[in-house]
This record gives sequence, C-alpha cells and structure tokens, in this order.
Amino acid sequence: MLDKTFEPAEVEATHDRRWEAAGYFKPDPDPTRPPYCIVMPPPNVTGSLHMGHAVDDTLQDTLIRFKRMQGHAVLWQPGMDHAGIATQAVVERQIAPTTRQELGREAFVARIWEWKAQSGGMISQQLHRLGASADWSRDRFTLDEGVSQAVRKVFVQLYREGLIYKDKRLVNWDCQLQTALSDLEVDQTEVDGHLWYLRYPLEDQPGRHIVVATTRPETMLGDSAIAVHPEDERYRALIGRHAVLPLVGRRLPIVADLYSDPEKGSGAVKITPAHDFNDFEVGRRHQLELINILELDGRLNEQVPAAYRGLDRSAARQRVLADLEAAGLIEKIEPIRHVVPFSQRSETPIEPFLSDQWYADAKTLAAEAIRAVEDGRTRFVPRQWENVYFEWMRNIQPWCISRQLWWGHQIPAWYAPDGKVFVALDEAEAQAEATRHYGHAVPLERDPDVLDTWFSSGLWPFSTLGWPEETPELARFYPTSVLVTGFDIIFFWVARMMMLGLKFMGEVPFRDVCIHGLVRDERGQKMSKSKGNVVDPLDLIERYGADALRLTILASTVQGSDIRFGESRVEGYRNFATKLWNAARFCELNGCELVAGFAPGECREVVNRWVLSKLAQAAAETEAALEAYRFNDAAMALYRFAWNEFCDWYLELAKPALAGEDGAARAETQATAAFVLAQLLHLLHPLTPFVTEELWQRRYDAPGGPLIAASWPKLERTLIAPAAEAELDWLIRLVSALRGARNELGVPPGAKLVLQVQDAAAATQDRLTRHQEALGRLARIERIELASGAQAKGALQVVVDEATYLMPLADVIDLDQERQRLERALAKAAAELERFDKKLANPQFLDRAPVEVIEEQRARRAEVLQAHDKLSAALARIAS
RNA sequence: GCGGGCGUAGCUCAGCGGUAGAGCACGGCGUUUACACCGCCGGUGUCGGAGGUUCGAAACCUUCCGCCCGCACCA
Repeated sequence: MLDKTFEPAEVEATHDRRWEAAGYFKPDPDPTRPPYCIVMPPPNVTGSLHMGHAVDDTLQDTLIRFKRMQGHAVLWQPGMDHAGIATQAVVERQIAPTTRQELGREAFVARIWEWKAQSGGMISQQLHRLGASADWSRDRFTLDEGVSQAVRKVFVQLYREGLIYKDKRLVNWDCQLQTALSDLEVDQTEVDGHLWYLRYPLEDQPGRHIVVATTRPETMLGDSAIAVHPEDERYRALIGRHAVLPLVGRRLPIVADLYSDPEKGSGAVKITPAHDFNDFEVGRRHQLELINILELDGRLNEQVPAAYRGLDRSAARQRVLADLEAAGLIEKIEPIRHVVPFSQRSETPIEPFLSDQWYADAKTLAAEAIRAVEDGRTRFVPRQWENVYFEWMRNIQPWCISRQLWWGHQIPAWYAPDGKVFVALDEAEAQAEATRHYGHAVPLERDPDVLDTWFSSGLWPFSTLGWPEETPELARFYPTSVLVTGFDIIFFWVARMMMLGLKFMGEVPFRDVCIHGLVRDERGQKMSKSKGNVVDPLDLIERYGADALRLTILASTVQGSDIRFGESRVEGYRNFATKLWNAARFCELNGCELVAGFAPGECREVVNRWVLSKLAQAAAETEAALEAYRFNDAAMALYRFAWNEFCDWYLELAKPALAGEDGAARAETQATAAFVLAQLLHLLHPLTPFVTEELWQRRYDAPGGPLIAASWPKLERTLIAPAAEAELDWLIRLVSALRGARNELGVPPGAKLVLQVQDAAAATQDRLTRHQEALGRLARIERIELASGAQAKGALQVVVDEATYLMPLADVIDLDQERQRLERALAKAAAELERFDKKLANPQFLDRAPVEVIEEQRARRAEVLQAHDKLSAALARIAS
C-alpha cells in the first residue's frame, strides 16, 4: 500500500537510472515516427547548475517528454561548452602567482583539461536530478574532435569565400585577460568620472591655446589631431593650423570634421585614432597618424615620453594630470557621470586597442538570417523578440572572432616567414599549399590565437548531429524543432546559429525559438552571488523534490516576462504532489483498478460522466498550451483539474458508489476513477515525471511499460457532457451555498439538519433524490423534505436557482443574524438586477450588441430576478 | 537618443472587448473511513491617473505618472 506521503528523494534517482538504462532517452529508430529535436544550449563545462539552467532545461524536458509521448522520434541533444575566457580565467587564478606564460602553452592547456576532468560534467549529473531526459549517450563537448573538425571546416570555407578575413582595427581589449572581446562581451556601465579641460598651445601663437575636454587624459599622449566643427565660429579661423601637444611636443593639425559637436565639452575635441572608436574614423578621414601608446597589459609603451613608459594606464592618468597641472594647462575640471565600457569577464575597463584580428563578415551572413525570420521560416515565441533580433541583425558589425587565449579552437591559419597566411584544415594541407605557392617547402608557424567560443556554439545544431559527416541524425533531425533559451542569449547564440546554420546547411537551424525570461528573486532582483540572493536548484530538489521545482518553474513561466521565484511556491507544488499521491492512495484503498476495455463513453453514472467531461477539457487545454509554449497554462489547467475537480469533488462524490451496494455502479466508478487518475498521470508526466512514474508503476503495475514511454492521452470530444456538467455544477453550488450559510450563522459543524425544499422543479426534485447521500455527507443534511407552505420561522434559508432551501434550526438560530445575511444577499442581487435592467433598457445596446450577447444578458437577468424574488420571499417568511 | 516590457486583492501574478480570478499570506471553524504537505468557510480590489473609441473597456487607442530591461552613447 502507498504511504501517506510521497518521498521524492527515495525514487527520483531510481527512475532516472531505469529510464536511461532502458534507452528511453534515445530517439526511437522507427523511421515512420515524425522527428522532434531540441539541442540543449550548452552550459559551461566546468559550471554548476543554477536556476537559469533549471528553468531552461525544465521547459525543454517538458516539451521533449510531451512530444515523446505523442509518438515523435525525439532527440534532445545535450552538450557542454568550453567557455573559453571564463574557464581559462578560472585556471589562471588557480595557478597564480605563476602566469600561464611562465607555464607555457602546452602545460597550461593540460592544466585546463585537468580542471575539466575534475569539475567538468558535474552539470550533466545535476541535470539528471532535474529529470532531464536528454540522450546523454550523445553528449558533446565543443572541443571534441568531431565538433572541432566542423569548426575548422567552417573557418576554412568562410575564409576562402572571403567571409572571414584578417584586419587591423580597433578592438575591445581586456587588459587583464589580454584578449580581444566581441562587442557583446562588453558592458556599458555608468560611472562617476571627471571631464578635464586641457589647454593645447597653438603653434606660433605664444600664449594662445585651444581647449579640449577629455575623460581619459592619459590618452593625450597618443593624440594626433584636434577636430572642430566646420561651422563652429569659435574655431573656424584655426582650421588648417596646428597646436602643440603638451608633454610630448608633437604638432597636431586642427581639422574640420562633423564628428565634433560644438555643444559638447569645449567644442574642440582631441583625436586619438589608435584608442577611440570615433577618433579612429576621424583619423581615417583625415589620414591621421595612428599612435598606439599601450602594451597588451595596459601599460604605456615606448611611443610616449620616457617619464610615462611602463606606467599602468591609471598611474599614467595621475602623472599626466599632475604634469599638466604643473604646467598650468588644466583649464577646469567638471565632475561627470558617463558611460565606460567594462569587460564582462574581468570587470576592468576596456581599452580600444589597435590590433590584428580575425573577423567574420557578419553583415553578409546576416542577410539570409534576417530573411529567414522575416518570411517565417523561423518564428520567435513570443513574437516581440523578433524586433530585438532584427534590430541587432540589421546593424550588425564585423564580428571579431579571434581571442588571445589558449583554451579553445586554435585558428587553422599558418604563416610563412614572409608573413603570408595559409588557411587550411590541417598543417599538412597548409604546408602543401605553401609549397605550391613558393615552389619549395617553407617553415610555417601557426596562428597562436583561438576562436571566440560562440563561433563553435554557432555550429551546435548541426555539428552535434555529426556535420560535416552526412550522418543519419543530421538528415533526420536538422532543422531542429525548437530552441529554448533566455532572451539574453539572442545575440550571442541565436543570431550566430541562424547565420551559420543557413550558410552551411542551407536551412534554418530551428523552426521555433522559444524565449523565456530570467529568474529573479521574490523582489524582482537579479540573482547574483554578490547580492547573496541566489537559490540553489539542487537544494530545492533535495527539500521538495524535482517535480515540485519543475512545476513551480512551469507555473511561473509566463510568456514574455521574467520569473520571480519564491520558495513558498515550491512548497505549494510539493503539496500538490502529495495531494496527487493521496488521491492515488484513495483509489488504491477503494479498489479502483484499470479495467481492460473500459469504454469511458459508455458510463452511466452522472458523476463519472462529469469527471470524464472535465478530464477531456483539461487534456485539451493542456495539449493546446504545450503546443503553444504556454507552460503556465498547462501547469494551471492540470493543477486545477487534479485538485479542485478530481480530488475536491469527484472523489468525494464517488465515495458512496465506491462503498455502496450497487455492484454495477461501484464497478463503473472504480473503473472510471482508475481511468481518470491514469490519464491524469499521463498528462502530468511531462511536467512532473517522477511522482507520476512512481504512481504509475506502483499502482498499475505499468501495463505496457513505464509512463515515460506511454502514449499521450487521446480523449474523445464526445466525453464532454453538458448535461452532467449542469447537474454537478448545480450540486456543487447547492452544497457550497448550504455550507456557507451554516458557517456564517455559526451552526455547529456537527449538527445534522433537515432540508426543506420549496418551489423545486421536477428536475430538481429528481436531482435531490439522486444526490441525497452527497448532500447528507457534504452539507450535513439529515433528510430532505419537499415542503410547500411557508413554515420556517427559525430557519436558515438558501436560494439556488428556482428553489429555496430551508434548514429549520428551532431556537439555535439567531434570527437577526439570519435576516442580515439574507438582506446582504438580497442587496447584492438587487444591485445586479439593476445593472442588467439598465443594460437591457438601453436601446443602443439592443440595437448594436450581437443577439447572442443580448440573449445571454436576458437569461442572466432572469436568473438574478429569480434569486432576488426568492430572497425577498425568504425575508418575508422570516419576518412573519 | 532608439526600441521593448510592466503597473489588477497584503504579496507573486493570470485574465487582454460582454458577471474581476488563482496561488500564497491572513482570519474563523474542523464534522465527513486518501491527504493537517489536509478539509470547509470568509473578506478586501476607484484593474496606475486622465481623456477617447464602443451599446459595453481591466482589456483597444491617445496622453501623463511610476518602475524595469535591451541597444546606442567614454570630449
């Protein structure tokens, strides 16, 4: 027999192991099954499970289990990402104070692999705890040979087509990690700073100067011009003349350029083409000298006067300011709040830095990726994210794909001694090309840099399926069905997969992109370690069970908004699992077993027809919601059905039949209860796999195998039974009304009352007879009498539809209180009646509203009027 | 500056043209052969403000107010 409560910890691991061992996580090989595929956004290989993963993977697993039950051949492709910068940074910290340069590349990379071996893959184990039914046998890692081969092939082909090229441009340089970053890895952060107004003496005009303003005074050492607006009267006369750069002595031409904004600063702006993105463009327009003053680590190089060489950029700033001050060249200093770019990784300020890097021609690649969303080959859910995607894609910049790291895919480019580059799949091929080019062999040196991690992630939907091999999986599962991810990843990943998928597969990587929000804490704050408000999903799983966590996530996942996560909700859904468990326990205790050949459409008992009708509706709702990625609607539909309909009413109402003498009714009810519970377990399985599987196997001995492999319920629409619903709805209303009245009047809960019924229609009298037992038990009614005359002075009176129900209480009842209760009800009815009357008296309403609406309002008015009159009568009786 | 989102019960949020809802919290009561991780009962809302469209607006439009998030922007 089932225990009183469900203990998730005892069964979760077992089911997970059995499911996987039995091969249910692998796609069904049957070629007639339609394919369904999701590639899991690869988490960082050395990371651990956080709420973001829990959300993302719960949604995916729910879809995967749903589609699997629907009969698709399902592949959920898992994998992990090498997370270049993050992982390398972790290991660099581990070996400190030794630097990676001291260790050497080979030894350092070996250290990272060690770290990966040690901490890598932990997240896969943690995903198992969540119930993630991915095909773990196909687990991939971005640095696996197969995936790496795909990366090389893509690089080579794009290079040969001119879509990858090397260029000397300004990049976002992280001085601490000493690598270039893409625009996306830079955070623009508002900080308090200063605006220094500097005087640059004018050449040949002793005592005169031009004032420029800057927030980064140290960069003046790299200035090569001053720009003014061509129409700025203040400076017009100076155009074409020169100033002298203080501390350095360089001549700076004063040029006219529209970039200069007369409103900003002094209106004249210093131009440092090698250290500012805008200045770079100005420099290009005026053929200005590019003076790089920084070393890779942010210290000043030999391009600056000796006094500043070797100083760190912040020390250099102080020194420059002090020297300018001493020379009387600082006009004024204004405090300013401005935006400074910071590296997401090292959290240090980014320096625009001139260097040779590899770029992908994102603009060209983006064209097709934009079109694919425009014409609906790929669809975002919710739709509004398409605008974000378009906005970014249409303004896309060249994508800097090289990183000065050692952990990642080394760029397949080799240099000859004269600097000529040979891009090839491997060294032998490069060598052959070089030999062909020079007519003899030359020593080649490989480019030391690696590729941006997102470059390999961008290939994920096809590289994991075996590309460039033409594998059966690739043929079967590409394009994948849906990508599920957070909106913060649209640019990083979705965009890149779209570009590269279309380019190399000629087809979009996924049909749908399901975008969900970020997890926040109860107060709406982003979860972060520094705020100390992180919730650990594993901790929640341990305390409440994976099902409870999953249901909480699903019920909170509303399209288009963030998820505020409160622990009390997890507790609530843990309670739901227990409730379900106990419903199953009740069924067990009452001999509700599945009956082979049970035909739900042939049930005769109204209660059974009612619950089947509700079940069919809940199933339809759930299915529609899951198909549309409305996870919260699916969760709520099932929660409501299971708790408020199945448990609260059906099981209560089924009790007499289950314990009764009528063998046929009992058998039908037992079979129905078992059937409904079994169907409910099926419907819930994608959401809460563990408790449903456990109950399925414990209770039904798993006919036909485990629930994970069962078929999704197909319930006939003919099960929807309006007459049964009307009857039971009436019963529920009556019981609730009787309970409410008793409670309000403080009738002792145990007191059994007589129910006198007045004005009941024949149909109602029938119903009363049919549900006599239920009324007795649920509303504590001793017996029902059909009464005609008004005889109830000390009686409670309740109006439901056309009938009035009186419960004589003799002297127990407080007449005054009862009068007040009835008056409140009457007032409410009167107010409602007035609203309807007003509406129905409005000629315009009658003229313009649809007939159905008018009819509906009339019908409702009639109902309210009836209630109103009955309540008046009840009051009159009590007063007499 | 450009774009997007959100303001509904004490809290977290559904609802998005035709009777204002759920969960949690709160209060009262616990009788009913599954469940106290439970049952029953209960209250509260100028649906952010103001206009407009409509027979009818929480919902659609305009505008304002208040929060939030992207993107752009180191003079």
